[in-house]
Amino acid sequence: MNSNLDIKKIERISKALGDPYRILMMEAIKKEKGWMQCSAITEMFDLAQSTVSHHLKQLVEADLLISEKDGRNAKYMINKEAMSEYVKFLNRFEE
Amino acid sequence: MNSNLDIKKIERISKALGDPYRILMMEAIKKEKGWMQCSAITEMFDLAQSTVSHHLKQLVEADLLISEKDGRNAKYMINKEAMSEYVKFLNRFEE
DNA sequence: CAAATCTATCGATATATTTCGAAATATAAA
DNA sequence: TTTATATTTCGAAATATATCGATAGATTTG
Repeated sequence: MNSNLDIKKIERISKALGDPYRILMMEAIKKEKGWMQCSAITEMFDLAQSTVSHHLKQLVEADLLISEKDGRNAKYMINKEAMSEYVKFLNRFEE
Repeated sequence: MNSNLDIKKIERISKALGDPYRILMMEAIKKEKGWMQCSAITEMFDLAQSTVSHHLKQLVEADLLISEKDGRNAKYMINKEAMSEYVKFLNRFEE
């Protein structure tokens, strides 16, 4: 029932959530109830801007965040559907 | 509603699930609907016994597995409660 | 007790990840 | 067009993780 692709995807999402900064980023974006500006996220952390960019990229590549560009600015939003898929996968362990 | 898992624990669980072998181990143990023998898990994979032991340790330390020793054998079971707490944490992102 | 079996730990090595600063890109403003 | 601003990409260094073989510890069996 589970293809190798499924596992790969689960692995990616799990890895993306396996860093404290990325968890905090997800929580901050969630609080916005919509788009959050890249600059606002960057200001939250005592990290180099390039490091924040790297973390956001991981989250986008895991499909946990949706990104959009608006001029020279970037904004991010939670991908609730991907999160839901991940939760659905995990729910099977609770049965 | 707030999850009572702190960031560190979420990170640990996520990291533990961030490896394909560990995901497969969780699935195999889940299928047993109870305890699964360490030796059976080891036989499933083309990995050194020490490597399997390492992976299982990660899962136990993340609280995703409960382990018990029975003589010289070890057995593992899914910790549904920990899984449920993790899912509860993730559910907040779907609201 | 000695040998066999099962699992965990150790030490080494290869690979992956995190982090930074610098440079490159892209866009907006002057 | 030149300059300023926002973000991404690159290269390097530090740290963490995955993997193995060897070995240790614990327990069962002969």
